[in-house]
Amino acid sequence: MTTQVSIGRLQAFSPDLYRQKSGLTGGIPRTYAPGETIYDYDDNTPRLLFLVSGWAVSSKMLPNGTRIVVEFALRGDMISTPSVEMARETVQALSTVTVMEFPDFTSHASLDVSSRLYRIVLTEMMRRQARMSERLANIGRRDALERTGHLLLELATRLGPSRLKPNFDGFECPLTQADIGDAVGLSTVHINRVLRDMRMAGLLSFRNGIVEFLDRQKLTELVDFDETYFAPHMI
Amino acid sequence: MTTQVSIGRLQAFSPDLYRQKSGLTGGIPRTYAPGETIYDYDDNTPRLLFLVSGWAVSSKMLPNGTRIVVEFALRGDMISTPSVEMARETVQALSTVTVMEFPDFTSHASLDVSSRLYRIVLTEMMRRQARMSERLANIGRRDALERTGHLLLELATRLGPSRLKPNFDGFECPLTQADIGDAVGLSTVHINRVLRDMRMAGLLSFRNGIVEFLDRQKLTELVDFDETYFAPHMI
DNA sequence: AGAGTTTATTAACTTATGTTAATGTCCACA
DNA sequence: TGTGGACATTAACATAAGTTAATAAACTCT
Repeated sequence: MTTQVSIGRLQAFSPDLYRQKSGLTGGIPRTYAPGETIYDYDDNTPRLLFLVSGWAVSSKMLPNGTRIVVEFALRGDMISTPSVEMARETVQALSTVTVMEFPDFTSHASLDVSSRLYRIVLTEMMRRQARMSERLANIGRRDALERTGHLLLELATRLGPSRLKPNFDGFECPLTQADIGDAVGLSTVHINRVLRDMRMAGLLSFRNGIVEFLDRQKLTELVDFDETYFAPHMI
Repeated sequence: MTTQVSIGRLQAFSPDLYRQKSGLTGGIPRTYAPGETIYDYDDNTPRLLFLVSGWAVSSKMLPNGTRIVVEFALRGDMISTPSVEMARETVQALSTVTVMEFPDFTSHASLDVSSRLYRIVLTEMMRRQARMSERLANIGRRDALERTGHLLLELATRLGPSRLKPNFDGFECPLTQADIGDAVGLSTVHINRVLRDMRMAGLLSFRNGIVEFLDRQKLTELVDFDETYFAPHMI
């Protein structure tokens, strides 16, 4: 996509920088606290949110009492509330989240079709479909270790290079083991087992909110991870 | 969505009728034979295909040698080749398929196709995301009987009322048990077991390419199916 | 109509993951 | 500074689904 601009190496990120990078104006910055609901499907106000910083989760409860995580939204991702509403998902902040909010495109009666926003929206929707497609493959056709490793590699790739400390390969991760289980279709107990196995196999460690890749190369091969699906981006 | 027009009761369906219903002109009708590849992700020509009749499958092979079905495309569904390409999927005809082909929207520098096409594209992409979201829930958080029943109810709902014979609740289904397994993340052998169990429980029968609901109400309750996700549509 | 291919069916056996329940750790807040 | 709640960890046990392999049935092509 021609609109892609890597921000992997940015040292800071703000609404102003967002405006500059995206060329979009008119958005309103909003902040949500951890745990806060950003959008629920029974809310009917169409909006477009561009996530500037923090982690959000889009999930839904099933009638059988379980939960499925449809995706984790990271910096640069778009949250289209009409899409979320159609799929009956709920979007919640996992950490402190900042978004830029725009009025929804579909509600514009007369719309500048050549507008940059349209192009961006389509690109973001395609990216989301590609992520969902990979998630389907992950849940449907991989075992527990592969699913879990794949998810954590996906998140690392989408976040871009870490800035935690020099020579550190990993990232701060606000997910609980229950979140991970709901994202890959496994029980919390089994996620715990898999994380222990990975730690003991020297592949990765996830403790106290920090994911560290102990041998990223080996893990990548072991779980068939292809990072070209998930290059970080900002508009 | 305001653009939704039910075609559930249509007795026939043709490219001309498609033009009339959608208000779109300029599309080129194309036909594919069963088994033929409609679009492969290494093909780089951006197009929009609107499926007029027949069944198609969008799937991908994983490095571990398995296959995942991302979705079955039915009458009224859009196939956006840039989306398919980004997710590295392959689209194949399962029966004789007719599509209307349009040049891709994103490649138009200045677009005169009226914003109607744009609106349609966005709506179709949202619908696809909603279907994928449900599929994720299905694979991630339901057992084998629920997954299989859910998929077949989804297909029946999306196809709309049957025209096979009077008082027949079911549909012609060109899927193999392997296709179903690849769509819901189960082995072929287990799909076979589940179909037998459903038949013996008087829920549904799938034999010789015909799905018949023996007790659709009971099945719907048993698998928590909510048909409002999948209302049939044509543009 | 017959041969060959694909698809469906079933049984026997294996295994990955779920469930339950108990204990430990961490963190927020009174 | 302690207490409650959320989260993580582990073991023992239960079970749903995978695998293999053999047979049958259904199509396809000549």
